[in-house]
Amino acid sequence: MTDLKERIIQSSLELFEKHGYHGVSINQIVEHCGASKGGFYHYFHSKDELLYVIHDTFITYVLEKANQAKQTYNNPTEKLQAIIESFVKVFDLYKSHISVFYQESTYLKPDYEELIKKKRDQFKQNIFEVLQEGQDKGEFRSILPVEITGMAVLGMVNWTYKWYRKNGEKDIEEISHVFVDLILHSVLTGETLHQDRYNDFFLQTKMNS
Amino acid sequence: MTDLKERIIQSSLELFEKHGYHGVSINQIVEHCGASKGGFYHYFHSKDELLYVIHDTFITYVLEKANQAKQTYNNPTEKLQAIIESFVKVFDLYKSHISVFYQESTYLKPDYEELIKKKRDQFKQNIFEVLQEGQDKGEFRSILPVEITGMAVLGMVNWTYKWYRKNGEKDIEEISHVFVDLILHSVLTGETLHQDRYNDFFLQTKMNS
Amino acid sequence: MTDLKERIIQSSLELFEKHGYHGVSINQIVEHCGASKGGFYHYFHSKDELLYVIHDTFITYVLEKANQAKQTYNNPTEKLQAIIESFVKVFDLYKSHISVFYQESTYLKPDYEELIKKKRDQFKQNIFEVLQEGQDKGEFRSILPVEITGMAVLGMVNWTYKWYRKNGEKDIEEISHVFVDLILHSVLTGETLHQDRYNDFFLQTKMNS
Amino acid sequence: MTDLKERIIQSSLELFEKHGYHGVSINQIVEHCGASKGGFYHYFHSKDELLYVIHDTFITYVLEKANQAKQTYNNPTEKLQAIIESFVKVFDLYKSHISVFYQESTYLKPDYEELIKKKRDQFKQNIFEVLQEGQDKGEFRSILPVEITGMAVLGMVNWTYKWYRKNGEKDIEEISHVFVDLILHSVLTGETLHQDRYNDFFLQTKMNS
DNA sequence: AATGAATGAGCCTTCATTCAT
DNA sequence: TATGAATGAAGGCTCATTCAT
Repeated sequence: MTDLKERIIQSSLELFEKHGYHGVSINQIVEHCGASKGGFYHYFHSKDELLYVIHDTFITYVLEKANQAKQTYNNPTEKLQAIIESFVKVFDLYKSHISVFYQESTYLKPDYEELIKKKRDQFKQNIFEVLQEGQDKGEFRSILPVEITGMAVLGMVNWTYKWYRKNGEKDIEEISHVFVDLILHSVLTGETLHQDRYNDFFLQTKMNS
Repeated sequence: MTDLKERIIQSSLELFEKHGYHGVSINQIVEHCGASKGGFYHYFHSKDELLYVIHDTFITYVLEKANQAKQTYNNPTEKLQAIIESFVKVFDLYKSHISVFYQESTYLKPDYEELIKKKRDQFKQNIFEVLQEGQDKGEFRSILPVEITGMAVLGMVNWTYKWYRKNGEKDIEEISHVFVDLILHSVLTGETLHQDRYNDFFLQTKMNS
Repeated sequence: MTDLKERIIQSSLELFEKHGYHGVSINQIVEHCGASKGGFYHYFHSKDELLYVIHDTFITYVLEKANQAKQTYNNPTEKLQAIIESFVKVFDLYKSHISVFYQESTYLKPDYEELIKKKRDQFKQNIFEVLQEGQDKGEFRSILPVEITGMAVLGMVNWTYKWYRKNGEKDIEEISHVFVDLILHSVLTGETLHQDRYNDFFLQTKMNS
Repeated sequence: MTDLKERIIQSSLELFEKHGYHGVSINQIVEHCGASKGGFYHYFHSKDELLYVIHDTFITYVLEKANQAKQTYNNPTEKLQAIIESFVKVFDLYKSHISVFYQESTYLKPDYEELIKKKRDQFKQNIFEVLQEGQDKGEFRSILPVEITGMAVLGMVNWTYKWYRKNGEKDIEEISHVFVDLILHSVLTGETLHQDRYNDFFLQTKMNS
């Protein structure tokens, strides 16, 4: 149906990821997907709007996933683990969305930026809440400032877009498990950590599978 | 000495950070520092070169710092700690360079990109080597894949450019200590961790100072 | 009958008058009257044709009125008066046609322009003939060059489209009478003017009614 | 010096007059005067600004002339005559400005329109004042509504831009004298009119010279 | 009779870059 | 060393028009 709209988005994702938002012209996009300028502007009011749609598609999906992860588990450790895993796995589906999201948000027009910021803040808040809850319940080390720790976790995970290549050397499953391992070691208290499921055996098991 | 060249760089840094490389024209740069187009092209062959100079200034400085940190200490744990601390502290001096470095490297022309890539890889290699050395000497958990762990550390630290604000809520010292704490907890083996200097008392001491 | 065609014309008249022919797109026209692009092109071959239709509707009507006025009276003075009055009164019915006619004729395509020019020249000729007849019969001052005088009369009347507002301060009747008064004072010979019906009493009577 | 700016204006005047503002592209303008697009935008912020400059040049000049005419004479009749003559004569110098002024003002951007409207209203006010003064001093027929009469005079004169051709059949001097004759016959009282200088001999003298 | 997705030519504008001075 | 007028390629966008349905 609105086949063309989807094709435009796919083409622009590929091209934006490779050459950047400003490195790709509308002409190049429509040539890449065999359409015309007029076709583009039939579905988007502007190049800015296309950028927004890409941003929104991604952040909406991720936010949804995080909410699901949060609701599925009861204890903070498992919640944190689930959020991280779900997020890392998004890289296989949304790699190019993510690249655009983190690389080009500077160029979102003010109105669009605000809309995106709201959802991005909600996502951050999710992480913070889980960390706080973990500390409150004694699972996470209380000495850690929640916000810096949260941003550290986000940074570790987000940065993946800079180096992860699908079908590259590193499997997304492996990355996911290492990140979980690193983060749990970082934040869990000694006691929690020494339960079977969160010590080295966790990663070991995964790595061998 | 060439006062104007420096002024151009400073102005472009301010403007690039705020509006992005493509959001700033040569005109805006020279107006911002009270010069003329002719003046700009007297010192730079192109806008691309200016972008390169900014990249190079930064990566050269950081690489130098990392080398110093590596040479100052003998055991991997202290080396890692020193590298991280030195890098985080760069944010106070080179915040805008960093923003440009991570935001705009897509737009480096191929020749320039290669030059920058070399130095950036050297820096990454530094981290990997320290991690490897740590595992070899039994200080770091050997189960961790060096590269993923290295990229996780880099991600955590690099991401800071997205949210750190000078004179903002979070002090750069505090951030630095929390990052070190998180990373050491992630990678140190149980035994190494339980030495006095690397357990919670480390962060606790810092936080109280 | 073809209801849509009429609605398109009405909408385009409103919009052209306000924003000019080039300030209005086909899209805006069909949105304004709740139709579609396809609907538009079902009734018009092109936007140019729509412009022509508007021109032609107006000039045909006015020409008809002028011919009627000419045939109704015998003496030139009354003919001139009737033509002017009938023309001025058209403003209430055809205000927007007139605006388009005088504002946008530049943009008529050559073929259409020629068709319109013919009728417009006929209308001009009507005025010239009456003026000439008036001079021949001794009612109008012979010293006046017919063409310049005719264009002066036309200018005075046509210009009204620039400032007349329906339901505005000035009543169309009043305007009409003042114009007739001015023109008759301009062209009538002293003797003709001093007949009761063409001196100040004429306007005075009208103004009091 | 700013030779190019003047050339651009001249070219655009010629082209706008012939094809209308929307019928001429920046490309055509710069080709016509042997310049480049960049050159155009060095002197004008936009095509809109060029349109404004043309409007302003003209109305400023005409307003100045009208003020001079007003100050040179004492009695309203002579003032009116002088204003009309000065205005009509402008057609030889500013024919194309005038065409643009009356044809394209619809397309002035709001801010520019306001600036132009102010001066245009001042000019209109000049005419109204002279007419009022003429009535007050008993030279002009008091029964005439000042505004309608003023607009009639303006219309007669302005309309000239639609048909006057330099070096055409009609000499600008002749037009000017006929207009003055028509208007004075329209507005002067019987007594004033029958002074030697304002009766038919006026025009007759002129026509023979 | 009417729809609206799709086209593509053409428009205004921006901007890095050059060069005579 | 520094200026700024001038260039021209390229970009985003508009819009009249077509056509399968």
